[in-house]
Amino acid sequence: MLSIERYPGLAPGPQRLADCYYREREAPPPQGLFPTSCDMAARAPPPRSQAPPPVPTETAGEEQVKMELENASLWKQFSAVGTEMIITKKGRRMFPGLSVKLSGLNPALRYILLLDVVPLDGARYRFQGDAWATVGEAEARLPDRVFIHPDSPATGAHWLSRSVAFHRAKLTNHTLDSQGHIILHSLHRYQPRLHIMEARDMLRWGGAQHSFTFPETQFLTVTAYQNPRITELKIRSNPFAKGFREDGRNCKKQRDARQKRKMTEPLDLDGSEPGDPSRDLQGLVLAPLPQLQDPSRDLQGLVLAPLPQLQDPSRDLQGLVLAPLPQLQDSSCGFRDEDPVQVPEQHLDLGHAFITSHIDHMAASLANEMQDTAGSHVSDQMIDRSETSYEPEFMSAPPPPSSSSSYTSLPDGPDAALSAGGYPCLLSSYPDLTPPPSATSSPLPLLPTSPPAYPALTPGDPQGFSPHTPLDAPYPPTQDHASPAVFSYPPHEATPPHDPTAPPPSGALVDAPSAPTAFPFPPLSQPQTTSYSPAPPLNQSQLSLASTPTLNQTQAPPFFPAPTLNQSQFSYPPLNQSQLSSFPLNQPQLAYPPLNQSQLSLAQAPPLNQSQFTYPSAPPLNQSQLSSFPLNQSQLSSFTHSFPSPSFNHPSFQGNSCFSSHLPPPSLGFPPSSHLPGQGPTPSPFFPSPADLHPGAPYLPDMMLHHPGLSSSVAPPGPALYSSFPSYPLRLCPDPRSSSMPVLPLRHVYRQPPQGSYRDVGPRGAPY
DNA sequence: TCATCTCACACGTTTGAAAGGG
DNA sequence: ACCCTTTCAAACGTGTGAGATG
Repeated sequence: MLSIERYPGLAPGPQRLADCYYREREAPPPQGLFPTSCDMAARAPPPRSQAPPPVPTETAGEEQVKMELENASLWKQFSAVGTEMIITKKGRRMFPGLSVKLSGLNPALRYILLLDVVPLDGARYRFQGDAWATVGEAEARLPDRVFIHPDSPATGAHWLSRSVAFHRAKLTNHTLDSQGHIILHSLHRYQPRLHIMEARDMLRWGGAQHSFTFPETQFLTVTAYQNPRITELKIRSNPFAKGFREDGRNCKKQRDARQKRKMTEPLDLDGSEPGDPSRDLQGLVLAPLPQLQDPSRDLQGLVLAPLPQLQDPSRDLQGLVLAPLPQLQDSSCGFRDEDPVQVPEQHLDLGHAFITSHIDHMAASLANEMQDTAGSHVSDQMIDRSETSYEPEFMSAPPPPSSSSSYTSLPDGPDAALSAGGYPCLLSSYPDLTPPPSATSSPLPLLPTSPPAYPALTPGDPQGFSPHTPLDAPYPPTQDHASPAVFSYPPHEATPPHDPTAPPPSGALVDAPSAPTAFPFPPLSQPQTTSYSPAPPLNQSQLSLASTPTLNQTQAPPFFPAPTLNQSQFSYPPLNQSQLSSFPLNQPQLAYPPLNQSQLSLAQAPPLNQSQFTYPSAPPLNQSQLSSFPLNQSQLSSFTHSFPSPSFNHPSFQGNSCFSSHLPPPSLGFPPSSHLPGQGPTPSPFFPSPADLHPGAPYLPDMMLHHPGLSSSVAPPGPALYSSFPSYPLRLCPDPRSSSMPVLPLRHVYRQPPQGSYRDVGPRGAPY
């Protein structure tokens, strides 16, 4: 099982730079130190007082990307009562699920669809009497995780051609969840958000971004339903709960009867003797109506016969079941009953996010790319081939520049320039921390340091990749780069706290840091002169580099994902030799820093449990090794236990979620095994000196390191820089449904089922 | 004692492989 | 040998309720 862990976050691409720097906005007022997400949420106005977000504004010439909540009526029914979502340790799906219809996408461009869930306020709730009431402050925010729709990345045509359901997303209250589920606190209120991001593939994100929030999808998390009306609604609406309906065998009557029988007839284990009245009733109902898929629906007055063939019964059922249900007007215990409000352009900050799905895609893409020294060429071709069966019109030719895309329709100027060159691609975006000419005007090149073999895409670079770049286009030629000046521009995080669901300023696009996920940030224990959002997320190039093992050093800058595959984070079985041998990655490139060969060998690596996770063999770094890391400040944020020196200019508070980050393995500090030819050590004023490091400090899972209450037993030596709130790195986890090495070619990943919707391929597909 | 959480359970749904037929 | 349909077992999703936990 391939497990890829990235630090400290994921940068979707240069559009985030644009978000931060290219949009006019007022200078942020001075502000306290690094508000946490919870702080942000706590400062947010109560939901009931929230004004409906204004109609999203559109950049001139940009076709409006729209998202429509398909099962909005069902959501409203739940919302009227007060939606509760069960969260369990193993993860529980949301019901109702988020099912949306998109419009306004450029059919030729690729997009990734994401779901995240953000706290609505800073309160904890309790169900008292017949209503929910706040009973204190919310608990510390948990790691932000993002669920990527399994179809991602797919062309706009794909997304436009069908409704998009996020029913596979799961919620959990397990803070150390290793399955990649979205971690939430029980008895807290949350708001799901959907994000559309242009992406060349799973490893190259960039371009425009659109975020949507539907107020009716707010929910309260519970471990057991509190409001019986919600239970009733769920049972009535969810096909999986059919058994609990009045005509089901698992309804209370039947259960009681079964229990009685068990008491009197202990041998009747299943309680389904031939005389079982419930069974007979079911038979009577079903036999003459074979076309009915859900007899209970009939009882509710639905007429199924004239309905068209359902392609997704579960989803359609959600809609079908709405009609006969009485509208629940009593919202006394509900949250609120607002008109659905869409809040586009609320930017997702993927810093510290946990990509929860679809690693099989990434792996497939990775596997493809591994066979191609040119980087993404083959992978793109394979993706293209995988799609030719259903979208030949987009495969035969490069996607033409589209006037309908928000990406291309961006006006001239920094945004446009960024768009033109804005796709960080596999080989072209070696870290560049060149400061932007100004905080508000020009794009910030992603790449700093010495000239990479493949240049960073500079704004306006005609050869840079964009969504309009032909999918099989070669990578741009090498070009020189300005020497880096790390993070010399004003931090965007200095913007005031922003409510997650608050509307963007009228007439302005929402700044990325305004999203709550932009502030999963630990309060500082030391004075800081500037405030920043979470550690800069990993950008696409980092992801690509890390997972493109066959790139030779002249083509790819060194990037080595952290070997932090601890079991708390990854519960997947250790690889056996055959699995390893079948995986075409060479191990040093796969996941490990330049350890020696024995260290690099995954096959020889015993499965690590948490107590063993100390990396005793980690070699101390010498100065040259340290300086060779193209670290930016935020990348260093993961070194929380490695930088005990209070004088150390902690990077995470100077970074910016808009920045791409090119990360060494945090907490490891292992230098790359080699550098790019002609590329000397990369000076980084923020990289700690060896004296600042604690090479011998035990390596700990990041969550263990940063999560309050979790690190006490294994706390590394040295003072903690974070007093309470954790800095959560991005982790890319394997799709929990994948149990084998992800060597699937894309044609297996993108398999077209008869009815036209994709299925992600796992060892065994999850139900619908 | 109470609120909350965990787990096993039974039932229904979904899926993919196997079996069978054309 | 190939394709299609049907069958079946397994995995999964669901709410319930008893018991555990703090």
